[in-house]
Amino acid sequence: MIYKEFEPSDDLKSILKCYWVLEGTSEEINEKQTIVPDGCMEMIFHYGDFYYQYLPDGSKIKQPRCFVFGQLTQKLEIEPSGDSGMFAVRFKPEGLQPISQMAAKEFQDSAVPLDKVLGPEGLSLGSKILDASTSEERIKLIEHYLTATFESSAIADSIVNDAVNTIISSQGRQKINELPIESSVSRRTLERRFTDTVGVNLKQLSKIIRLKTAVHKMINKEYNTLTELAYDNGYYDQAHFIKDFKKYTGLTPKDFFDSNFSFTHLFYENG
DNA sequence: GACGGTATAAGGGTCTTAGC
DNA sequence: GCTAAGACCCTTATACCGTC
Repeated sequence: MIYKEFEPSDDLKSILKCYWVLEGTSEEINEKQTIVPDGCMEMIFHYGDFYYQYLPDGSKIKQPRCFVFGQLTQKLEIEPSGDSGMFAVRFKPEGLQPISQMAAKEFQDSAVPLDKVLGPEGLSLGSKILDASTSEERIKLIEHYLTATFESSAIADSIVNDAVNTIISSQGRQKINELPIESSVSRRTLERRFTDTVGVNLKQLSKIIRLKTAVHKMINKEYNTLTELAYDNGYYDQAHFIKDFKKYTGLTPKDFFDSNFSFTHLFYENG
């Protein structure tokens, strides 16, 4: 199995975290995979065989070839139908909104076909990316599209941008009612703009970032006990940590490592 | 569209218990 | 001692709605 991340160009670093590629045969990746929320939205292109996505009722649906996955507020289970070949664009929490034709909160926890998010241009972009033969070629195509679209669209909301940065830099420990905001807008206005832009509310993103920080430390073995890990990440105690952990992953921290979270490990290993 | 008051659901804090 | 889970109560973040 190959997993590789690529840095975006300087022009796009304000909205993108990275590009990534995942390839593997059906022998290498053949089980249901669980993805936990990480606060980012992703634009996915399946140039390999398609993937199934499990719904909360246990049924499964075929994912589109090219789509945007909105903010996750719960675990996501997916399963390959054959050989995997995925190219993805990982956006910053507020990064997709300037180029999207939909409010981010509309595609929370769901895969929305690219043409619905980007308009008719999404169809041609998707087929070009699928037809490309190398990662470098795909990155070139997406950079060309994003640079042109980002230039012609509204600049990302700076007030929302500041709030996201504060939450991320505090590793999710920032109290929402103590969040510093510009005097030109009310707290309510910030809340509304934030949810429309990021796809989750202030508190949800804060909790996701806090959990992500804790999971990153777990995966990298930067803790001795779960109690210590809970305290280190701003949880009141270990009980509080476990409660949150189960909410987002469906498992207790101990069970987490015994189950098939290899995709999550890949995505979290580098923070 | 933005603001502000208010009700309430959800979250957080604290303590306890149980299993290994 | 560590981990996991549950109960209870208080706090707070958010949704709703009327107003400007």
